[in-house]
Amino acid sequence: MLTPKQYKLLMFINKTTKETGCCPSFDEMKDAVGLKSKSGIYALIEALVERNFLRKLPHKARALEVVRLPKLKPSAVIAEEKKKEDALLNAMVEIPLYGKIAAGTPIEAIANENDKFSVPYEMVRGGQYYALKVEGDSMEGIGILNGDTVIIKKADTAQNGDIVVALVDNCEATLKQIKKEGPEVLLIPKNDAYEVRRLPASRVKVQGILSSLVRSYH
Amino acid sequence: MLTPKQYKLLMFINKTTKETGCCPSFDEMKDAVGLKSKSGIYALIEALVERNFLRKLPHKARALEVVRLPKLKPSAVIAEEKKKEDALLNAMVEIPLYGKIAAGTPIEAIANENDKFSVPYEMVRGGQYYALKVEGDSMEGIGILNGDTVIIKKADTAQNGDIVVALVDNCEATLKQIKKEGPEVLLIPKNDAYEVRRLPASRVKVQGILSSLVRSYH
DNA sequence: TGTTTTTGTTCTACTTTAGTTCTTTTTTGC
DNA sequence: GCAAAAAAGAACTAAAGTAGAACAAAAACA
Repeated sequence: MLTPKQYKLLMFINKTTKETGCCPSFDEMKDAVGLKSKSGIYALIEALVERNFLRKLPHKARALEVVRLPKLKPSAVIAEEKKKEDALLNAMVEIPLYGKIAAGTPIEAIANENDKFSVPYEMVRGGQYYALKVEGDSMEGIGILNGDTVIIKKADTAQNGDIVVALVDNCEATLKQIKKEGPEVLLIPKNDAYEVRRLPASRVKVQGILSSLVRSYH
Repeated sequence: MLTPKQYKLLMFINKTTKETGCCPSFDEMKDAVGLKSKSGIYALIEALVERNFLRKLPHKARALEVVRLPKLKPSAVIAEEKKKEDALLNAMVEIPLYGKIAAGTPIEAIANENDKFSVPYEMVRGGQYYALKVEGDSMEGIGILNGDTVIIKKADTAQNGDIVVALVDNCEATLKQIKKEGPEVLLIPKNDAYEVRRLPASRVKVQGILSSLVRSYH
């Protein structure tokens, strides 16, 4: 029915007249549609008038009227929109930023619905994730520094050697390497200034596994 | 349909007649719209009458009647749409992933247009950025590990103490802390197993400053 | 009523903005 | 690689906006 350019222009005219109350000029249109010359706009408008989508008041400037809108989008436009939406869906995901870890409280307790952290979708594919700001230097030895943001995949079990968010005695959340030893669990810091904690498995609950890390400088 | 001036005037007439109960005079209108002569108002009103937005009762003063207003989208709808657009803007940006650093070749040489790295837009606001995969452990001391991806802001100068991508002798790119000492430049690794390199400034070119770091586990 | 004041209309001259037409260049589809 | 379509660009014409003044017509007022 309409070419993609015609469709795009018609929608732009319709949108701006309805939003601003006045009709765009050819120059504004050429910028909106991505042309560098308004002669192209002239041709598009002639085509839209001929097909009875637009009416123009003769010998007037900024005097176009949308007669009707097409019921069908050109397939090229549909494809373009799909691509954009995919980019949005695939590209960026917001996950809750729960606050600072090692703050002495269970993670759920410090959840703040307003704090969000944006990460590439690839980072958080398949699973539920949340972010934490690292406080302290207990994991410095493996490059997890004070102030880093870690992205945690929700999980309640972990493999030996995983870096996990562990909740001790239902009150203290901490980021450590985990190791099971029979009925006991080792929470291993990665900094010689800290000591390994050995606890009965019943006192330790895994709340997630370290999945990635983001650090900003300056 | 309307020009901006026409729209502005129409809205003013509509507003004041509804508020005060009587139609503004041409002089009041010219002040409201920002003109210095009322002849312009006359022309605008003629245009609005012709387009059937206004009617004037002949041979009367202050006797204009608003026939209709341009149909606008409700502002709530506009706000909604704007929000969606913002989401797109805040989304992900692709920056070139130039390859591995410390690979012994200038960064430009290893650029591969196909390799891209997606980061949240906030990470790369204001400036040109690229990504590099870190190879080696020379910066382990400050938590930059083998396999990490660093996001570099393009720059050709740096402050003392910045972590920079430095090109030595136009052939070897490396990520190090930089320090200027008179005519010489120190490239400082953050690992005791490596030695500080002291080079004449002429042999070292800064290619970017470390901006952020992303690490994936597993 | 006539007079004064306010308001609207018309005209000229000019600047800026907008629309049209045409030629040349670039893209696109076969 | 060629022909057709689309786009860019320049040059031109037309409309919109601006200003000032002179004047005519309503409204207000004694």
